[in-house]
Amino acid sequence: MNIYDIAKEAGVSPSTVSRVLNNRDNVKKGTREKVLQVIEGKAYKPNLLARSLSVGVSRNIAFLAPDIENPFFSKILHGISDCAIEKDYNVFMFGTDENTEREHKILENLKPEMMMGLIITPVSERDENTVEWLKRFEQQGIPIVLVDRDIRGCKFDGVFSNDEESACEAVECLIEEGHKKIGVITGPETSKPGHDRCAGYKRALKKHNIEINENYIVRGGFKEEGAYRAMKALMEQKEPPTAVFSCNNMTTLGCLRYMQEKGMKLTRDISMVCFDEIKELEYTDIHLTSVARPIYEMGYEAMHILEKRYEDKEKRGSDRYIIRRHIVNPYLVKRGSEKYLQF
Amino acid sequence: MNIYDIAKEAGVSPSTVSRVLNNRDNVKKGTREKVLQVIEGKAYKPNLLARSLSVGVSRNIAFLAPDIENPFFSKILHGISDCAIEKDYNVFMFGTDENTEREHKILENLKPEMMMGLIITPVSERDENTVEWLKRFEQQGIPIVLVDRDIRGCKFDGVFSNDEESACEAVECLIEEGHKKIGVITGPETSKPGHDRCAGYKRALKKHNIEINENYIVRGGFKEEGAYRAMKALMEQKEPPTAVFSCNNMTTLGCLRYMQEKGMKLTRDISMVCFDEIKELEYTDIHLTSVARPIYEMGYEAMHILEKRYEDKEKRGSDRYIIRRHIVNPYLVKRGSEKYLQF
DNA sequence: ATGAAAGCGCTAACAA
DNA sequence: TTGTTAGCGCTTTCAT
Repeated sequence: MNIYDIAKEAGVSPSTVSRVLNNRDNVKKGTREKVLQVIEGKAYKPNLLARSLSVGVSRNIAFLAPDIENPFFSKILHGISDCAIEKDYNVFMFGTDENTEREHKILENLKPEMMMGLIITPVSERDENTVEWLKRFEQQGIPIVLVDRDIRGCKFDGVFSNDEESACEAVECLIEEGHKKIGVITGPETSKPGHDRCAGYKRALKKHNIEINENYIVRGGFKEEGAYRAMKALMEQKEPPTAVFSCNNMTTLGCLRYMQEKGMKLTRDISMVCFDEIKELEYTDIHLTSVARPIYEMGYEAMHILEKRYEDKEKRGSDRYIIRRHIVNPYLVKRGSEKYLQF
Repeated sequence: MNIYDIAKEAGVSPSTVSRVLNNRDNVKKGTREKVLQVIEGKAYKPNLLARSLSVGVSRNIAFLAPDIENPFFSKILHGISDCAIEKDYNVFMFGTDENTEREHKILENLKPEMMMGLIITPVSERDENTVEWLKRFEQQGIPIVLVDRDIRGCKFDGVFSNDEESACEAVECLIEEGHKKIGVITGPETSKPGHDRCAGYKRALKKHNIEINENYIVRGGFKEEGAYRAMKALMEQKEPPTAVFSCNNMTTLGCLRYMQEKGMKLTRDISMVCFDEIKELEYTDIHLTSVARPIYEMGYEAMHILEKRYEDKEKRGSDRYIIRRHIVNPYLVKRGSEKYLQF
């Protein structure tokens, strides 16, 4: 069943049906009603594929995240999805596995005609290839919204958080407890949050005149396994740190694994603060002081920005537009893991 | 750039380009090579929208899950996504929030022309409306694959696990420790796993001649909040159970929350076994004996079945086909929470 | 082996 | 306000 069938049944032309379907105002009330009645009666649904082909734009968006299984991205996706449903968009989901190669491959295989927009947490803040692709999409009229990870030297729309600031605050919380030897398990140096959180760590030390010890800065790569090794490297030094700042939820798990293996207890053998919360720990003996963020809302907002960009295009001339970059402020939730009984 | 541009450039007709693009064998070798060369040179990509409209089938699939943030479904999605990428499909993600209304609304808004298949974990095992929709999709040539939750009285393809059996095993593990008063936090009675896991619980009791106490069976609804209330109801009885079987990862969290609030300790104040693991607890003091499943693989397999169904359609007559229902066997991972020090 | 032409279902510019 | 018509880019008979 198509627009012609409806037209015939309603005794009008296909274009009139199309007009009704698209809520154009140049349709006589009576005509519109009759058409709507026929549509109703036959439970007709317009073919989106045909519509998209005709107007050159679809109602799908894609979300590319580095780790499908990371609860952080599940929450982002949830936010995106909820907003998308309200606005009648469908969401494609892709996982890049923290791997630029894979990210490129996905970007390359993405069909522009199938997407009206792209929400992405890029693996790296400076991967040329990825930037190329994103720019190409934007030129083709497919807006980009970054989430969580910004890209160096670009002015894409996005939703980010004030990572350096809050990382600094988290580390200061350790310093206030008397810690001087503070280690950090960093994310990939190539990701903006990875970089910023480490910068926040350094800033906190500097601010309190604590010398920066390069041996206390170990790469965890936002992954559990990497963090486990990093933690090991950290703790097996001659003079191990008395406290650790873990840069995301995955690295935190790696730290905990190491601590469990070695029978280390929080506050007794080591102190810890983390970026991003791990909900499941709430009901255990592991009470981590963590930097919390409105994650779901960040996802929701990302989709919202996409929608706005789309509205822009319809209303004004397509050339001038506002760049929308939203920054949320994380907040520190203290739970005691910053304390150190040996002091 | 379209097929006509390529045709002109290569000095052939559009249909020939189409043939090359679709790997038809009735193209002379030289012609094919020339066309491919032009395609390469211009970095031409066929428009999937147009192709889908023309052949009447797309390369997108949709996954509908009850809870986007539940790690169980993130893993399923991961599996689906990985398999889909290999086969060059794109995956739409939808969350139904354990809510049949919302499930219907999503199903209703799904554009058949945009989907070549549907993978769904239905909210209920007997919601008429959902079944209607699924059957309608199937009739329209859009195959359905169920994941985790079967639907009563239907013969849809699917990937499930042997829940009753393994739930029984889990509860028996409690019985072997000497427990007689065993409570259960069930899922929604309307979901197959919810039902089966409870059935497994009952079977275990019967098998060991333990009388079933209806007061020990409380609805948790696969949700943390529900489970918290259920746990409360369970423990505030005159004669509370000495052990609890929690029916999924979310209900387990609810239980833990209650226990924490009341200062209850595993094995000291209560024993517990659970369905589905919670990875994050691994590094804490909460060592839960749990029913584990190859979750990622279940998702991967679901997508694989979809692909197979698609192959069926191409090869044989479209009328006869095999129903593919895969059942994985969960296994119990003992971690000590089944023990009870008061015995 | 190749090309011409119709069609997938919809939109939009133009005419009336 | 409404209808006619020509696409959107691809596939697919049907000829040749």
